[in-house]
Amino acid sequence: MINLKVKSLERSPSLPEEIVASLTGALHKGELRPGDRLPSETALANEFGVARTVVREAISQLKYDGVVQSRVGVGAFIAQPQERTAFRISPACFQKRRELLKLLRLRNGVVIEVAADAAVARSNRDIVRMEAILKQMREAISDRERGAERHFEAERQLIHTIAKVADNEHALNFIMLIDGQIAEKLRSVAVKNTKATELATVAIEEQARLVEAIKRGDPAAARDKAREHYDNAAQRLADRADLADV
Amino acid sequence: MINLKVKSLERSPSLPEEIVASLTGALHKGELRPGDRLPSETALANEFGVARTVVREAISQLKYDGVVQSRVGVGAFIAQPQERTAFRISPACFQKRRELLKLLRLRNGVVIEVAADAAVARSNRDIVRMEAILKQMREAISDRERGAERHFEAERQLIHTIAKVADNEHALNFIMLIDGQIAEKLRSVAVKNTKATELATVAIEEQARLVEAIKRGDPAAARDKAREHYDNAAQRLADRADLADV
DNA sequence: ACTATCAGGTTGTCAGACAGGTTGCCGACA
DNA sequence: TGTCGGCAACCTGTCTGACAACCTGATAGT
Repeated sequence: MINLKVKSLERSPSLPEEIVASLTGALHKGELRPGDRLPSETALANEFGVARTVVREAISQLKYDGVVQSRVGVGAFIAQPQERTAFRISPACFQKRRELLKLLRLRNGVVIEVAADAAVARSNRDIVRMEAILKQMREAISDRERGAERHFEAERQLIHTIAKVADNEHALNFIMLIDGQIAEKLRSVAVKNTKATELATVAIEEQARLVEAIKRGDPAAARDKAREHYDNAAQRLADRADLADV
Repeated sequence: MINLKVKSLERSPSLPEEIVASLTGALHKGELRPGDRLPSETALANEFGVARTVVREAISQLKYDGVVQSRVGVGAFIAQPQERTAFRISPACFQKRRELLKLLRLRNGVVIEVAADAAVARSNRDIVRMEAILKQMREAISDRERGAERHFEAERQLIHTIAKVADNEHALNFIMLIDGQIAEKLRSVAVKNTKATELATVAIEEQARLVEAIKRGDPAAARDKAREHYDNAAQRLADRADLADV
């Protein structure tokens, strides 16, 4: 009777997490608006039936994002939207096809910019590294077992390399955030794509053209090729049947 | 003796904030690496000379970002970079010219994408709204007193409108995050620009061309015009003398 | 009418406690 | 010697109560 944690993946949310979700939900539904004062910590503790320490942990998370600000002796208030200090995405967005496409549009905008920068800043060693990654992609095609996984990983490596070549750490962080969440979601659903290999071949050639443009040191071409590949890749991803239609 | 809170702006950081800063600093310097186990909460409390609740609030913030993960009975661990769930920027980045330019490149990549989307999704009412914002910009020029401020606000409005037209809430959030932080920094330094009005005139015409492209429903042109304006604006901002050179 | 004072509420921090969970050691047993 | 069971130590998550610093609004006194 080996249950090997099918259940443990859907980990039970902690108490502070639930309170954060409740508060952000109220904020999103408009029940809580910028400038409003939150109930006092003791009041919230009573309302949720938890200790004040739990409420404090929840509020401290919201403060960390600049969603609420608190003043000693007065209370905690919902901050103005422009006061936010972090960008974060609800995991639910990665399930809905429309939302996923919008997120990918964001990501691709960033990727395209750094691709152009990379075309300016690239060194010979960078080119060697990128071409090695392309080679890994090509090899992954013939791996019937873990080919998709290896290809996915190589794509990730290529973007990371491009961002590093462009010397833009923030872009790398941003791209990794979105890619990480997408990968998380893809892992949790069945990863089956009948036309995988032929799509992969197309994708690799697109990326090869991108690397070529970077190698030539042509920012405009790099932009074009990056747009071509990553917009296509976004569409291919969104076309997958395992995403909910909304 | 009216001191009107010159000091209170540089608010003293709270204890949990300091611990977060210390831990993220250690992470950034490589003293703490993904997979490492953090000292236990009591150990950290002793080390920092604070109560465990303070340490817990700090760690709860890091958990919220997916920077650390904790397991009952075991401890707290530094998560893998791809496990992050939030994008956040150190305020220091907005002071250094190089970093600021990189952040603006990010932002502009996103803006350019949504501008193209807006050119597809725009309605007549959207156009009216955008042209009204352009008009406000032109009027702001003759306001010698608060002209710069009004112009800045109108620019912000235009971007927000474009993002809303493109129906991309995430892009709006992302742009607002970066703009908000930049505005925060600009407010704290002297805002003086001798050539302000002539630069503003140029900027307004750039944006007018962008709105025109959106009005025509031409995504490619919208992209070009958006790139032209926002790249120029980034350069103009970075040219300001009140930024540290690094 | 104006001002000084004060009581009550609120956040920030501290100290201690306990439940539930995990790890690793250590001894019993085969 | 090798294996297994149990136990002690430790860790996180939560709860409780307390106190200092602070702000607000009412109250009382002038």
